[in-house]
Amino acid sequence: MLSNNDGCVIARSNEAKALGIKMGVPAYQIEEQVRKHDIAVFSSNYTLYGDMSGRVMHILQSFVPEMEIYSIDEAFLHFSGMDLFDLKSYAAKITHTVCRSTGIPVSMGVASTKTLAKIANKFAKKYKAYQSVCIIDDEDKRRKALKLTEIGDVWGIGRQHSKMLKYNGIETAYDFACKSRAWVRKKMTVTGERTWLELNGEPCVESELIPPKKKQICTSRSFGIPQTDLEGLKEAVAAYASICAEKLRAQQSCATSLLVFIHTNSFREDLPQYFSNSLIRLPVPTNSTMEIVHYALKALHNIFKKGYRYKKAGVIITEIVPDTAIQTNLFDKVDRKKHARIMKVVDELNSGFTRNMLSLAVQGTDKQWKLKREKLSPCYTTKLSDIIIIK
DNA sequence: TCTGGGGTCCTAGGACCC
DNA sequence: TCTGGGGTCCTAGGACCC
Repeated sequence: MLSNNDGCVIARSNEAKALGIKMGVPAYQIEEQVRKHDIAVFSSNYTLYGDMSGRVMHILQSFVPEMEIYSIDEAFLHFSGMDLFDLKSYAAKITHTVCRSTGIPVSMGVASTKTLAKIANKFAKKYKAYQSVCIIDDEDKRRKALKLTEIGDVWGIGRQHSKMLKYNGIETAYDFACKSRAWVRKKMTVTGERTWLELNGEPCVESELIPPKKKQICTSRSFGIPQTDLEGLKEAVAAYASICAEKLRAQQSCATSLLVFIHTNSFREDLPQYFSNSLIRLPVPTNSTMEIVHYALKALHNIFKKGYRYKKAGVIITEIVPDTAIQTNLFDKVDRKKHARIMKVVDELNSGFTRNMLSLAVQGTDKQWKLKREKLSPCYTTKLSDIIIIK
C-alpha cells in the first residue's frame, strides 16, 4: 500500500516483504518488481480504514469494561477485575468474533504492561501455533520473550536509540532490561526509563481512557501536480484550513493563532527552492470555518512568491483553547452566534455518507492540486462521492 | 515525471527578570 | 585577578509513535 500521493510504500503483505520490498521506499523505485511479480498496489484510503476501524473497535469494546483506542488499528483492552476469566480462551473468543463479523484478522498479546503486551502481540502475529493469541504471564515466559526480541523492535525504542544501544553491546530486549535503571535514565532520559520499567513488568505508560484533546492540529498534503500560481494554492490552503476548523469543532476547541506554510520540492535540487511560513494571531479565538479560512488565506498572501513550483502546503494550529473560555474582544465585529449556528448545520450535513457535501466556494471544485490516488480501492462502506441524501 | 501525514513528549539553550 | 545566581518562559530540535 502506498502513502498519500502514491509516494512511498507504507504497508506490505508478508509476500511483498518476502520479495524484499522495504518500508518507505519511493513507489517509482519498485515499479520493475511490481510488474515482474504482479504485486497488487493500492493508494491509501483513510476514510475506508477509519470506517472499518470503527467497526472493529466497537466489537472489542463490548468485551471489556475498559479500552483505549491507541491508533487506527490498535487498542489496549484492560482485563482488570477479570482475574477469574480464562484469559486464553476469552482472548480467542474476541479474535474470532472480530474476524467473523468484519473479515478483519486480529491478533492479541496479553501481559502485565503495555510494552510487554506489544511484544506478546508480535509473537501472536508471527507464529501460527499461537493462533493469534499470545500470553506472557510468568517470569519464565517474560525472559524468553525478551531474549527473542531485537532491541529495535521494542515499542518506544526507535532508530537512534537502537543504534546507540547496539553500540553499547545491547542486542535484545533482554540485554536492555538487564541494564541498570540509572544507566538507562542517563542515556535515554525518562522516556527510555519508562520502557525499561515496563519491560521489567512495572506498568508506567499512562492509560488514557478518554482521549485527551489535541494540543496541536495540522492539515498538510503534497500536491498531485506542483502548483505555480496563487489560485491553486488558495484552494488547497482553504481546504486544509477548513479541515482544521472541523477538527477543532469536533473536540470543542478554538484556535488562537494559525500558521500556514508552503514549500517547493526539496528533492528537486535542480529547481529553485522556497520554504516559508506565516503565523497569524486571531483577534478572538475561533473555530468557524469562514474565519479560519479567511486568516489562513491572509497568511498565504504574506508568503506567496511567484516563480516557484510548490509541492506542499499546510495549516497548523498550535495554541488551542476550549471553546467555552473565549476571551472576547471589545471591537469584535463577527456575529459569533450566527457562525456557530452555520457551522453546526455544516457539520451535520458533512457527516456520514455525505462527507464533503458542503464547502466554501474558495476551496474550488476541480481540485487540480489534490492527491494523486491512481490505485484507489473501492469505497464500499464509506463515501460514494455524489450521493446526496434527502430526508 | 516519481520521495506521506499527523501527532506527542522531552531537553537544551536563549531571553528575560529580579 | 579574573565578568552572580536563580527562576521562569519560550522555542527549536530531537526522538518517538502509527
